[in-house]
Amino acid sequence: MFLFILRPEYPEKNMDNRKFEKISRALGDANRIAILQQFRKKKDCLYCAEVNDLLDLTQPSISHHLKQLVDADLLIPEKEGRNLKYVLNQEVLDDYIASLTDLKG
Amino acid sequence: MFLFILRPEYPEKNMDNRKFEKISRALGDANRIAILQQFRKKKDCLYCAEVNDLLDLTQPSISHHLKQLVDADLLIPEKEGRNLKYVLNQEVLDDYIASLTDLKG
DNA sequence: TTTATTTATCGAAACATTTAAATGTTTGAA
DNA sequence: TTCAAACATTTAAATGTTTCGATAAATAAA
Repeated sequence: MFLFILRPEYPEKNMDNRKFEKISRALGDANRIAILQQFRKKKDCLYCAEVNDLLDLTQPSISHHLKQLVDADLLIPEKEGRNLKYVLNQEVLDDYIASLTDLKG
Repeated sequence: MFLFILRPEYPEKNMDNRKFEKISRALGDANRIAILQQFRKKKDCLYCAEVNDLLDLTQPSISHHLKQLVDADLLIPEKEGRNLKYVLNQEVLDDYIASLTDLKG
């Protein structure tokens, strides 16, 4: 009468290997790690200009790193007029953590 | 009278950025992800020869990938005579997950 | 000891990533 | 409309990674 589903989609949702790889690559760079860590200080969102202050890189390089993080869905970009702000994607981080937990067996 | 420690060292232990980067890079490759996923099937340990069967790569390439995983401390190598077996390092995975959780804020 | 097996290392080719200079695009302000 | 600011894209150089063939090292077996 009742059906028990052992590994529900919710709350952990497993991503495919291609996405897992992409996120791992995005996380595999010191500058990008520094960007992500800024979210602990600047709680909710981070402005592109702030990243420019944070890293000793030219603007195109920073643009490149932010693109990597956005392409991996770790950051969600939001336009605010001429500026651009980023929000940390908690869900994708959770999914990535779930995949790692799954890997543990 | 009582002292509350907000972020105890135990059970989560935070690694430095260099190590986090190294692990991320090790995880950022399809072949190495496939190797790690084999541990779900072959529960406790994995033999080098088994990895050879798993991946369509030459022996030196597989040796290279296993080295990356060992250098990142994700795999612990154990010699067994002429053979080599690997054990998944649960602790490092836990530390990595803890760092990611920390990143979430 | 000699031979075969297993894994590691070296060297080079192919490919990917990082970085910055130059330039382009978008948007707000004058 | 014109100018300036914020961010993206293109291009090229430097560097790093992946891969394989050849070869070396370690160990087990004959």
